[in-house]
Formats: sequence, structure tokens, C-alpha cells
Amino acid sequence: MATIYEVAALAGVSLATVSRVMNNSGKVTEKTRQKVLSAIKVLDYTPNSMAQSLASRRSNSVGVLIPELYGPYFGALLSSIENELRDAGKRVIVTAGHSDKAREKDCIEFLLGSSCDALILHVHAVSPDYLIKISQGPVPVILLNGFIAEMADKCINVDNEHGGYVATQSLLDRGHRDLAYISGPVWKTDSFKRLAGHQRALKEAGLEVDRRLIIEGDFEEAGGQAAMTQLLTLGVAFTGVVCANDEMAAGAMEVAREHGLTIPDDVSIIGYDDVYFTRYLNPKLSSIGVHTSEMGRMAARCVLKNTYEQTDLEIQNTFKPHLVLRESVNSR
Amino acid sequence: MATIYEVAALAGVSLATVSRVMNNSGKVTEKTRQKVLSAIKVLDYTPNSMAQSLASRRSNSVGVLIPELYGPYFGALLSSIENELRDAGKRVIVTAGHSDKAREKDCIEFLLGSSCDALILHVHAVSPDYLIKISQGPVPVILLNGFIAEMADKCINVDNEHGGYVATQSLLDRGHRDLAYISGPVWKTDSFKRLAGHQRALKEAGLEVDRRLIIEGDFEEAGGQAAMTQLLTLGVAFTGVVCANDEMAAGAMEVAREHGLTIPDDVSIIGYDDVYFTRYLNPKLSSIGVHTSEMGRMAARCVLKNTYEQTDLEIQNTFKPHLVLRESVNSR
DNA sequence: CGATAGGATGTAACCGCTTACATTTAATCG
DNA sequence: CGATTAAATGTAAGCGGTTACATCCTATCG
Repeated sequence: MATIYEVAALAGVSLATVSRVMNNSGKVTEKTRQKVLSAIKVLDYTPNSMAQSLASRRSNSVGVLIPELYGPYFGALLSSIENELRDAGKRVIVTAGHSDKAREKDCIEFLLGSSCDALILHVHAVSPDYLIKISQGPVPVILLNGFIAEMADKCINVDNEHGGYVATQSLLDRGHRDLAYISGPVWKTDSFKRLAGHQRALKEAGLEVDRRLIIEGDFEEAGGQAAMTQLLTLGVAFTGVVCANDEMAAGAMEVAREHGLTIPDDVSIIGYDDVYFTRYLNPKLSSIGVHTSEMGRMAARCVLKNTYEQTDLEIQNTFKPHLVLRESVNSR
Repeated sequence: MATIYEVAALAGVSLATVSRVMNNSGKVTEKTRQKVLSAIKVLDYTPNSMAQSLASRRSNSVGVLIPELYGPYFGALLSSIENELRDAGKRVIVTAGHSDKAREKDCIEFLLGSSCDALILHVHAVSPDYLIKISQGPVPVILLNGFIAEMADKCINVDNEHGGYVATQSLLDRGHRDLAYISGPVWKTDSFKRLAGHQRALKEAGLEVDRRLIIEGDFEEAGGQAAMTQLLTLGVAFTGVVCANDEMAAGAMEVAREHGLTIPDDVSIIGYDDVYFTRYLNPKLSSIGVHTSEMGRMAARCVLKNTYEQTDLEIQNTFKPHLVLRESVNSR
């Protein structure tokens, strides 16, 4: 592996000059630039990125922490982040937090210790205070999904309350009056907000919130199954079910079918996230689309703008979810 | 950010000693070790990873190139790789090749220029010669999926021929005689091998290969739909369809259903990869499981063993796919 | 009790680059 | 044509660690 010294020697210039043409910073005569360029080519020189990082105090890598590296939602997120950052020549270091507090902290510290120029975090378990603390440290932090007032301009989030509202409204609009709700774990802000939106929609429609028809699930298919089973043994009538994510909706659909119910004729179901497998379900699941890729891209841009001085980028901090209507919902 | 010099000064020792206790290499008296440790704590010292990398010529990061960062298959792969490597304290730098030759090369060069200690590659388009060339360079390369004789011990792969064979055999075993096959692009080795396995199974059963019943798809749902449409207008009878992946199987199922066919009563269908959404399909798709996570973990271990001297690890290079029987296949 | 071996600690070179500043070279002008 | 100034290039000091080697203790032993 050739070094900058060898290039300088071969080209008959100083290493400062080589550095200049590499980064095309400073002035260099066209003639010497050519000498350097050809020396680089002859030696097949590639700058040592570790030395570059050390000397420039910039690693050109950004750390990403997301709950999981698989699954439709996080896959799309990571994919768009990588795409945007890779095009800008930045490295993406990934870690998975598994929605576990210790693991999330561990990953954050790992990334901070990895000389990342910035962090993009999608966490579930870690406290806002902790996030505020590290965001005040030397390395910039972008929060994906989640809003903290103290770092509002560093947050990319979706309006979950609005999403819950839209989901429920879509059923109300179609004449449904008796709605069940399968929530995610309520300690997760996302779940809580969606539920709040659901309840607001009911109230605005002059309907009462029947607590029995609100079941707390786990964001997994099994939780959706359990919730639906519970709902069906409740003896309380309902014509529509709003689910806080698509996995649970899939589970709910399955149980409904097993109980001899036809979707959407007997019961309408709507999911949330509009994850790509919704189209494999039968009937195809209506859902709430959340611009996942857009958000990932935006987080990446936020980093490019704040950390890598691409100041001309426009940042959108909050995204509005929207209704994606398919076959699982009908009118009364 | 405190440096090792400040720690040394505060502890009243030389920086070499600090370095020794940090890496616990060399001998250090318990007393001085404590002095250093407390100085580290007082200053909240974290070693600068860039400086460490430069001085030790080891970045502790491994580059990963996979076709996509989303989707059930690659998600599982990446997840297991990250998990294994993260536990060993290694950084994972991810890139997506998008099955495009230029992009794949670009990513490989990017990773090579990122001072990675090793590379894990899952490529589609790049040539074997190119892979051999870079594998002879200074940074070790592990090939995920794909076999190249010249670097056999660096290849982690699944026996695709066997997988194709098993898939077809599963239908033959159940009395099917007339089988159609929806292939992936035959220029992809994986597709080619699976098809070869299919044909071997037919021949061993004394059946003729009817070329009309072999359709080349694109590994996407749309391709499966197109292929099934074509098959149904062919006028050649068949009772089972072997698909080279689950996405195409999903597409095929949809078209079959639209044509009024019941699965598996009218036609049995089997997919390949046993990707997680198979369970959302109705009927649930039988498939060929390929130990995706295992392979990812093995690739990571291969790196740990070869590059990070964890010599005690056992490596399995080839994985045998296995049948996962669900509802989409029945007996004649 | 002085020589000695071996363990503990220190010294300094080096990893390969960036960059502020010094120096040289070339262009401009009275 | 020499002085002035700007442009091009060179010099050298870091960046913050690792590590081979030198040096200094201290316990052991004849």
C-alpha cells in the first residue's frame, strides 16, 4: 500500500501538494497536478482512511441505531438512510438495539466510541433525559421517531396521534359506529399517541370510548391474535377493528377468519405502517402509510446538513401519515 | 475529550503504561494499575478509535455488502451478522449493491478504502475473477452465497442444486407427475442451480423434462404472476408448480386464484427461501428453508476466526436447504 | 552485601495524513 | 528593471495512540 510520501517522492513534490490535489483544496498548477495525478496512478495510491480521519478529526462515518435490522419497517428505514449517506460518500455503521434499554445504551456508547461524526437513533427504551444528555455531547444526534422538545430540530417523527385519528376516521366515515382498538404496548410513546388519536376521533364523532374494546397488544402477530380472540369472547358488538400496526392486524385477521368471520363483510380491519407484506394478506389490508423511506432519507439529510455542511438541504421534521385503502375495509 | 497524555500525567506514569492497562497487555503492578484506572475515571477517558486504528493498523470494522438492506432474506442475514460481530466488539459498515455490477464494484472499492479489516460479500453481478482478484489483496474476503473454487474456504453457501431437488422431490413424493417450474433469471447461479436440481429430480423419477413448463421469472412477485399466467394459457396440464423463490410463488398463487383454481386442491405450489411472510399467505406456503441466519452468523464467525484470531471457532461452509411443509401442497 | 536476573516502567519512533505557516516563484506595475 | 504582491509550493507540527527497546527497580542468591 503506497503512502502519500511515496507519491510525493515520485512526483517530485512535497506531500502537502499531494494532499492538496487529493482534496483539491488550495491552489495547484495544472502541470504539477498532472505530475501528482500520474504518480498516484502509477503507484495505485489510495489514501489511508484511518490516517485521514485522525488528522482531520472526521471519520466520515455515521452511526445508526435501530431496534432491529430486519422486518419491513426497519429494512426500509435503513435502506433509505444508507442510500442517501452512501451517495454522499459516508460510511454507515449499524447496530440493533432490540428495544432493550441496556442494549440501546450499549450501542450508543459503542457508536460514540467509534468516532462517528453523527448518530441517527431510533430507540424505544432509553430515557429522553439520557438522549438529551448525549445530544449535548460532542457528536450530533438525530432522533428518528420520537419528539423531545429540547432537541426539536433534531427530531424526525411522524404524527402518530394524527395517524390514529385518520385510521379511526376512515372507519367512522364508512358508517362504522362500534370500533375495537388493538393497541401496542402503551408505554411506548408511539402506541400511546395512536390510541389518543383513536379516542379523539371517537369523541369528535360523539361516540363514547368503551374501554373494554381497547386491548393492549405487543406489536407482534401473536399479540394481534390474542387480542382478537379476547375481543370475540367479550360479547360486545363491533364492526371494525383499528390495529396499531400491520403485524397485529394480520394476526387479528387470522383469528377472525378462524371464527368464521368474513373480512370486510363481517368486520372491517385496518392496520398501521403500511408495511410491504400487507399486499400478501387476503383480503389485502388497508393501512396507514407513514412515509418510512422518506423519514430515513430525511434523517440522513439532516446529518448531511448539520454535520457535513450541505447547508442547502431542506429538512422536514414531522410527517403526516395517510390512509392507504385496500380491501379489508367496507362501508356499512 | 481527554487524551492518553492527560491520563498519564494525572496518574503520574508514562503513556505506555496507560496503554498497557487499557489493553491489558504487558505487566503492570496492581498499584499503578489502580492509579491509572482512577485517572481514567476522573477524566472520563475514552481512547480515540481513529488513533488506535492508525497506530495498530486495525480498524475493528468489517464491511458488509448485500444486494438490499430490506426484505426478509437480507434482513435476517444482516441481522445475524451484526449480532455476532457486535458481540465481539466489531463495527459493521453496510452497503447495498442492488444487484448492479457497477454499484457492487463501487461498494467493494468503497469498503476497501474504508480500512475494513475484512469484507463479507453477497453479490449478484460482479464476476468471479474480480472477486478472486480482490480476495488476493490485503483485506480478507468472505463470500456469502456463491462458490468459487479458488477461495473455497472463504465461501459460505447453500447447496442450491440440492434445494431445487428437494423442492421438486417433495411434490413427486406426493404423487405429482406433471410439474411446472418458475425459475429466477438463469444467469444468476442460484437460479441455475435450483433449476438443475429440479431437472435431476425429474430424471431420477424417470420423468421427461418438458421445456414448455419451465418459465424464467425475475425473483419478484410480478414475475411469478406473469409466469403463472403464461403457464395457464399454455394448454399443457400440470398439478404442481415449483417456484425458485417465495415472492414469485406468492405471485403465482394470486394468479391461480384469480383463474378460479384452488390451492392446493387444483394445483400444489412450493416456494423457496422460507421467507417470513410465507405465513401470511393463504393457504400458507410450503417452502425450502435455507438457514439464512445461520449463514449470516457463520460468515461473521469466519471473519472472527480468520481476521480476529478467534481460532477456536468451527466453520461450516455449506448449508443444506430443507423442506418446510405447510398448506400449499397436497397429495394426489 | 554486591552482583544479577527479571519484572515494571519510561522513551521515542512511528502509523499516514492535514494544515498553519514559512518560503520560494512568478506576475504586475511605477 | 527592481520593488511589490500574489500565487504556488514546501516545512514541520500535530492528530492520539501502539510498541520495540532502553532503563530502572527490586527481590534473590552466592
